[in-house]
Amino acid sequence: MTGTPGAEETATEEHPRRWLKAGLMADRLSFRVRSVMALLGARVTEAFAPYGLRPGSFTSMALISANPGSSQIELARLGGLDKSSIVLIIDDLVQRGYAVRAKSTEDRRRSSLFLTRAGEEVMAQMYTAAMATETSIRAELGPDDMQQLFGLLDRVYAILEREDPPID
Amino acid sequence: MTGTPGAEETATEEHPRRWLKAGLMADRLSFRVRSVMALLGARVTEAFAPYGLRPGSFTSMALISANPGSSQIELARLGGLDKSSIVLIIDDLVQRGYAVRAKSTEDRRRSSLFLTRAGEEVMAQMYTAAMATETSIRAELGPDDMQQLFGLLDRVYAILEREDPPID
DNA sequence: TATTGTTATACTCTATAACTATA
DNA sequence: TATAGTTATAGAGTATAACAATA
Repeated sequence: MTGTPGAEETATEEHPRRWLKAGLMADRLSFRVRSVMALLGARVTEAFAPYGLRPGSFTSMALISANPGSSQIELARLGGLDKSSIVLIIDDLVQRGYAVRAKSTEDRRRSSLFLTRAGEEVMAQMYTAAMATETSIRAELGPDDMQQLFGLLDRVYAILEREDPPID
Repeated sequence: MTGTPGAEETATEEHPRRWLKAGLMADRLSFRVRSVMALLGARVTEAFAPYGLRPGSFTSMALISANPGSSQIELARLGGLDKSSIVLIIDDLVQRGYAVRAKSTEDRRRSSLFLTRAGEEVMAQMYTAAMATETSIRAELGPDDMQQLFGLLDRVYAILEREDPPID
């Protein structure tokens, strides 16, 4: 008995229909992705709670760390967010002392973003916490199937991105 | 040059860093799932706009259609939503004439939910529209890889659900 | 006492539009 | 004219808490 999106069991006496059939939804990729994201997202949010930061803030920190000096609009594009949404996230990170905005010397419209030492440290801790939420999945799928899943998701992402490029 | 989550290219002269490196994020399942969901969700929302309904409403309709007579709390559990959130969705569907609440005769606390004929028709049309947003993905991945992807996502979902069962 | 459904309320996330400053 | 960033505002989506009816 499971609520796995694709499952199509029938309710029984001892297990009164706790789980519904997914019906047509079972054929849709987006239903599965959404279902997984809902549970996974809840875990991540919970894991981040002690740090007072939300998943979106962590994503920004990790991207800045991997791309020091990047601009807010670059962050917005990769995250699929509007540039105005990034402003609030960076505002918060700056206020906490985790990031700094340095005016670019080449193009004075741009902010070059960097993490502070404190920001790098918190980011690393949050990364560990985030990875821990996926430990059991890695263990049960094993490295091969995990790689397979990553590869398939990357292909899907590449198709979507090619067909729906960022507008800005 | 691509923004695929796992990609780790370097900016070049002719392609000034439009895409950032994903850095640590590339190792996380939730980052990939979130990235795919962001693009896929935007497509679905757009496809549903002509019907005046949001993805959550369509999900409820499809689940009611597959499980006639189900209760609001059952819908909430499968969708990972709070029961109070479902109320608003069903209110809207009822107001549009797409669903009806019938008081259960066995347990008069429960509402037995059904789609109206109009609701079934709109749901079928929206299903077609939703599937169309995934056409190119199916075409490029092919049936085997698509099945592989579905199977892997189902396994992930089953693990998450087993470890984080619904509270209510 | 526990469960289903409801209401009121508030919060998070994100987008839109209008703006400043730079290019 | 176009782009990077900012601000103010509004909307969607969801949760929490308190409650009524029923089990």
